Amino acid sequence: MRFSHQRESIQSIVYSTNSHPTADWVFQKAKKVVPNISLGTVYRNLKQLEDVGLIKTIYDGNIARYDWNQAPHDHLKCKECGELIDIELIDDDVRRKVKNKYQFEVDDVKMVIIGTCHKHKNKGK
Amino acid sequence: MRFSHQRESIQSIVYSTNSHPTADWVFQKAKKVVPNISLGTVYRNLKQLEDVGLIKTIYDGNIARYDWNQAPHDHLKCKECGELIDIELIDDDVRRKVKNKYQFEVDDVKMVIIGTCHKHKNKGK
DNA sequence: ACTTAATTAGTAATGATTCCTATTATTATT
DNA sequence: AATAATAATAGGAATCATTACTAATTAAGT
Ligand SMILES: [Mn+2]
Ligand SMILES: [Mn+2]
Ligand SMILES: [Zn+2]
Ligand SMILES: [Zn+2]
Repeated sequence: MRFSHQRESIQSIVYSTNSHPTADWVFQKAKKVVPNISLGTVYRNLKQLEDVGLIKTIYDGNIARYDWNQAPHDHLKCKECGELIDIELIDDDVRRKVKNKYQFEVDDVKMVIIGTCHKHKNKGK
Repeated sequence: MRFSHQRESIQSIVYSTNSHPTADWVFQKAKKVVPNISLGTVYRNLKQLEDVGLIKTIYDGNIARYDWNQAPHDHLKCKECGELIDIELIDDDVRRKVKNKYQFEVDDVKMVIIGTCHKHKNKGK
């Protein structure tokens, strides 16, 4: 894989935010640096970056989001504002439990907490 | 919501399998009962059935799958054959932990275990 | 039977993502 | 620095899942 300005930009854009951006969000940002970059290039590079292990893909409903954070962690999906927020709570327990209870080969445990984030205090009730 | 043969069929098809079928799979089956049912009807009814709480939608990557099983449970996604298999391990712990640690309103915890199902014993190594 | 509105089939439209291809840019080699 | 080999790109077409639209049909209450 050889150097490209496009890929550099795309990577640094993903690394610049904690918002788990979509391909299109990255595309909009990237255009400010590489004006006539194409959406296909963004997708292709995001995939490459994932293949090399520089970013991770998170499927949020039916849309792909990208995460620079390689550390094993989970996410809170706020049903008020839709944001996807990092949380670390890692049950290494879970891994063990499944392994013991079902003899499955466990590679990863993906957890999404559906709830309401701190921005919406005193709403319901 | 009034009666329709289409909806009846669609519901019974979803209820007939543990495979977490896609809309298209349901569509293929449904055609055998209602030959000129349309895919749109399948989608519309799946959504209605979900609204009424008769089925649940699971997003598997970027494709929707449907589950008759209302009981809180999690899934194993087999990376060999792609199947989505029910598992019950429900950490009610998790719910408590998040609540205590972050003061989030937690509505649901969705967990997907990525791994290899029993059909692929003695594969790797 | 008559009326009303929900539901449908069929098809067009959408949105996200992937694929295709002629051109361009990077990198290694002279 | 020029040359060659080929990875990467822009732009657009194509695909896939899903939703929207609409005239015709149908369930259900009177
Ligand atoms: Mn994250
Ligand atoms: Mn299930
Ligand atoms: Zn929020
Ligand atoms: Zn399997």
